[in-house]
This record gives sequence, structure tokens and C-alpha cells, in this order.
Amino acid sequence: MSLQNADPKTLQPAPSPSGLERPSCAVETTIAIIGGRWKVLILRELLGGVKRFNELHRSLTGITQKMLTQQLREMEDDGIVHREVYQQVPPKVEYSLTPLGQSLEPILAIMHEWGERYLAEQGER
Amino acid sequence: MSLQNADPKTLQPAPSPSGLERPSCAVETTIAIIGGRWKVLILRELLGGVKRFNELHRSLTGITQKMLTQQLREMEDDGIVHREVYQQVPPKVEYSLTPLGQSLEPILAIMHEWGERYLAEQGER
DNA sequence: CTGTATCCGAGAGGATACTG
DNA sequence: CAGTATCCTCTCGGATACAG
Repeated sequence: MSLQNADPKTLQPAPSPSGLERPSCAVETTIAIIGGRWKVLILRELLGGVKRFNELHRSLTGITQKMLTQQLREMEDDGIVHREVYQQVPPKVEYSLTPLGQSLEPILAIMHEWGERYLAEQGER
Repeated sequence: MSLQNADPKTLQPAPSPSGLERPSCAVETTIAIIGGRWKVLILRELLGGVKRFNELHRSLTGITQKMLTQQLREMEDDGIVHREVYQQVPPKVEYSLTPLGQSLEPILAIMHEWGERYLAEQGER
């Protein structure tokens, strides 16, 4: 489906009386889920396969434990990440993508492609 | 979402004190450009064709003038929006997408598609 | 009509220390 | 190892007023 054929009716959002509203467009939903500083990077790591917490922490240079935990929880709540806890000492927790999470791969791919082209063009200036 | 000020063009080292560095992945670049609360919605309007400032302001329910101006300026700086000023009274300014901006259409489309499926699945729960 | 200029609150994101 | 618990800074985004 193309966003080009801008039908005003399908475009029109729902005016909301107060603060929080439902997304006026499904694109917002996707942005809400993969937006932010870390989500796409975490997604990218997990597309490579199952990862443990510390593995992710080492791969994502600059992220704090707090943020990693927080982002992973949100992604879990959104249904795109699965968290597998092994009851043992020392603890072991494995993170992986759910099918829903894996279905984001084409989006990441096309965004990566676009970003590459963008950076290439900007470099020419 | 605070990737907004992460300048996508800043490729080279320069770790800034404030913590914003060059993207470790081109996907970050794309997120930096279309992320945030309003960018995709503005993009969506402009995919429908050339729009004047007030047209956009009316279409995007809830956005303030300040935010609209700000987002449009950033998009202009990023090279995805063109701003055409007509020197007349009263002022008339038209916004449109550059070819680069139009090349984002497939991304918006696939994100919209994914968001729709996501919302549909969530609805079933 | 198309914007600036201020002021402000809320929350994203970070630094550091501690724990089962 | 895989997290919590605090505390803190920064900026995103909104409200309102004013201007060319």
C-alpha cells in the first residue's frame, strides 16, 4: 500500500480532547516501537541470534545497564523480544527475537540501505 | 526520542561531551532523520504534494507552530524538505519534498504496513 | 500568513553504587 | 551474571506572547 495516494479520509487522525492519543497513523506505532536511541541497535544485535545480557552490554558501546534493561523490558512488553531466564547460579538470561520481532528485519534492512545512501550523498558535499 | 539532534552528517570521531556521537550503524542515521514525534507525520503530509505552512498546521492536529517550524527546519537541513518562500504580503511559503525526501516513501510504506499488522495482532489479545 | 522569543514541565537518558 | 536503586542533566515538546 502506498502512502502516496493521500486520501484525506484515511489520513485524518482522531482529534483527542486531552494529552494522550492513539496514533493517527500506523507509522507512528512503528516509530514508537523501534524509535529512540537504542532499540534499533539492540534489534540489530538480536537479529544475529540469541544473546545473553552481558553479550549485549559489551556489543552496544556506551549503553548503561539501566538503559539496556529498560529497553529490553519495553521491547518484551511490545512483544518483539523474548526473555528466557535460567534458574541457576550464576544467573543466565537469554534474549531473542519473537517472530514479530524478526518481522522487523525488512524495515531495519531498508532503513540501513537508505542511511547508507544518505551518508554517501552527504559525504560528497 | 532524543536522536533528533544527533547530526547524521557528523561521521568523524569527535566524541562530544554531551554524549552524541557518530552513528555506529546507518540505521541510526535514518532514525535520527525520521524519528521523533512529528517527522513521519509531516513526511506523510508532504508525500501528498506541496503544502503551505498553515495547511500543515491544520492537518497535523496537536502540533504547535514552534514545533512545526522547528521540525521543518531540521528536515530542510537534512536535505529532505524544500522550502520555497514567495516574497509577498501576506507571506506565502510552500514546503515540498526533495527527491531525497521522496526516496523515504518506501520506508514509510513498509513501516505503515508493519504498524497495521502490529495493531491488528494486539487487538486480538 | 509565517513565523520568533520566552518560559516551563515531564521524561529520556546517564553516572554511580549496590544486590541476589 | 544480571540486574535495582538513586540521583542528576539535558532536551523534547508544549503554552503563550509578540513580530514582520
